[in-house]
Amino acid sequence: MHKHQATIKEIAQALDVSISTVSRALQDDPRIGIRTRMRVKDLAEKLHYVPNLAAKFLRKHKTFTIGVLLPLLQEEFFSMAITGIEDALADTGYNVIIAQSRDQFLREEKVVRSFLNTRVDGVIASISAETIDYQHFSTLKEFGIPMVFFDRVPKDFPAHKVRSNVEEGVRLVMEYLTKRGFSRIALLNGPASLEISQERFLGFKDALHKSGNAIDESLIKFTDFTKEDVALKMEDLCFNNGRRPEAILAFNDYVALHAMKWCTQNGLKPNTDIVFASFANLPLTNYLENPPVASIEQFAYQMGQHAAQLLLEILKNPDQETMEYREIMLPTQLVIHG
Amino acid sequence: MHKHQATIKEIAQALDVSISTVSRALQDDPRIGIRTRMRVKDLAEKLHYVPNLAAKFLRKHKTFTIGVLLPLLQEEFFSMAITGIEDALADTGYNVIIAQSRDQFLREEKVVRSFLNTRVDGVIASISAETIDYQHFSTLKEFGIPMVFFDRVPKDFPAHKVRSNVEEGVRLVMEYLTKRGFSRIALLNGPASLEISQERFLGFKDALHKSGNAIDESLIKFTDFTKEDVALKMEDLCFNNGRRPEAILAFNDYVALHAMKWCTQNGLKPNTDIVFASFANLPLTNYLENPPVASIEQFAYQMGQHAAQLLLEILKNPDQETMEYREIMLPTQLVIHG
DNA sequence: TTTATCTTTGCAATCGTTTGCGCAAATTTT
DNA sequence: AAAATTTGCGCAAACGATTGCAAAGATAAA
Repeated sequence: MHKHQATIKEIAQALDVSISTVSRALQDDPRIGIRTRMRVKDLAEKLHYVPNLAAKFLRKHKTFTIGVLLPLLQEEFFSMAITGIEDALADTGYNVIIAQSRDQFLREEKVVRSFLNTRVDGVIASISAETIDYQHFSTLKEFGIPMVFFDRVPKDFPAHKVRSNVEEGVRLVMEYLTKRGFSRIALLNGPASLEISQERFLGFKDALHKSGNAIDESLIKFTDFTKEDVALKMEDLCFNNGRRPEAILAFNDYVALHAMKWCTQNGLKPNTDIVFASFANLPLTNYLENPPVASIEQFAYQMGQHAAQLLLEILKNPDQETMEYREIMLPTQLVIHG
Repeated sequence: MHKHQATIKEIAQALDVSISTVSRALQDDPRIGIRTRMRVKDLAEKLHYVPNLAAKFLRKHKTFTIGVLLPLLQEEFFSMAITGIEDALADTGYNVIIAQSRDQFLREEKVVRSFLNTRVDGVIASISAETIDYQHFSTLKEFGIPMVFFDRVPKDFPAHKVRSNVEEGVRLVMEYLTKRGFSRIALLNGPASLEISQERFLGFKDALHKSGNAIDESLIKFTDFTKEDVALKMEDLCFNNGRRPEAILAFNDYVALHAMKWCTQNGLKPNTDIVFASFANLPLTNYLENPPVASIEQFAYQMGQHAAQLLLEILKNPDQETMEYREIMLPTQLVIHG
């Protein structure tokens, strides 16, 4: 037979004190004598008393809950970021609710609505590949729910943002590739709607420019991350476009792996016929025998951590109004494999 | 300047009707005239009114929230299971909160406490590698919170469980390996505390028995999933134990990959010197050039889905008391690579 | 016109917790 | 011994929503 979860009221009755006394005792209010306080705490312990968050919220207007919106949990980059978020939030009393958009705008909107429904205290988000309209985020903003975006941050939408220094990463990897003697380098990018795609794009052109190479637009392809689209763009790059590229810089490991698989299936040997480099979001490349030769490490865990810390700071600050939007830029690092 | 989120009360005042009328109108209560109902609904829409879940809970004693406890989000097996859970729960009005134990018992306990705190309506869980004590789950049970375990289910703890037919999987893969002519086959298992390790263990011995092979206990190793421990056990298997095994059946892809990496580092060619097979929890093996030759597919998505559906059923059933613990066994499938 | 029946709405209690204010008893000060 | 202070605790309202019960107004039947 079920016990039901104990309430403050029951403790009060059992101990023949008032409800308020119990509440205060549990909060270590000095106005409650040490004896009563102990009695209350002991009984609470014995009954497995756990305060009812909902009731607390009703009074305090705080749910102690933070909503985390991600494109895809499956991507190790994001699940690592979650771990960073959890760690930053540990022992702060905040709970986390995680939801994925699966890179679909409609799902993203639904998630935001459910965050509103739950009255989350704040939101940490990385937007979907489809998102170009930010109305749903504006709604959150209007209701005064602080948001921090990380990695996939919205374009031209003022907000707190945590990003990695993509342009620096592109510069490093391009230097490396150039030094190895490659000049015909292609960019296999993500969707044009994402700011992080734009950054790769700009960084790429900039690097070519600086190294004195001409920019060949036909060597720049945007993809929607899917295997099919990547295959299509690879075909363009390798078969429909004169001499095939010597090296390819991919948006991330998944895109790189798709492309490498395509190579294998089309008689090209990855990293021999075409050298691959990519932005790392997949520690599992460690297990690959033939991983991309160079990775730009993005420190997912740290990104999550920073995003959460920033959000905490905002939540602590009562007059958020006056606070300017912060942008945190994390350094990247070039990793050479093998 | 922030609007704050509208309440039923404000709508009532603005329309000069009572709070209860608004509440009823929003619930399409036929007792409220169509005209008032419309007026209420229109205004609610305009104000982006979203009912306050916490307040609703306080009355209804339902949070419409389901807690999902997983060992490690990073493992694709589990993130896929989550997707299955989400899909099964879509449009049921239930929200999901996800938490990971990171295979640590203490974290698992904390998660359960936070579930209690949130008053989740139900729990879907896959236990940590360390868990051998189920006290925290007993507490949930006592409070009448229904639980469904999946994949990593507790041993000797009566509860609803969703599992894959591991023994059948072992049988299939062992048949395959035997047919290929291997007789010296090792089992590189997970922690002995997990029931799914035991099942692999039993299935393994059973298969050997049936094929008329002797059982060599020195070819059976339990690991704690870590790279270090796997390396240790590999050393035992390959160097400290007479003739090294011809084939190894690994607990899952991660263990297999660790072991294969160890092979490479120790002068053994995986799948040539030692053939690997494993339980799949990692679709990314598709990208490996040299994946385990055989995988037992476990259908993570379906497991999540079934677990969620079962939980929904239990939640719908008001007299859970009378319900017997259900055990759902999902079929596996042998996949041969290359 | 009076009574009965419906339709439409409001009152007030309730869920579990927090908190401002007030009051009695115990203790110290004069 | 009276006054002043401190200590310890309770009352009651509030948070946002739901719901049983009652009541007012409108309509129909007698």
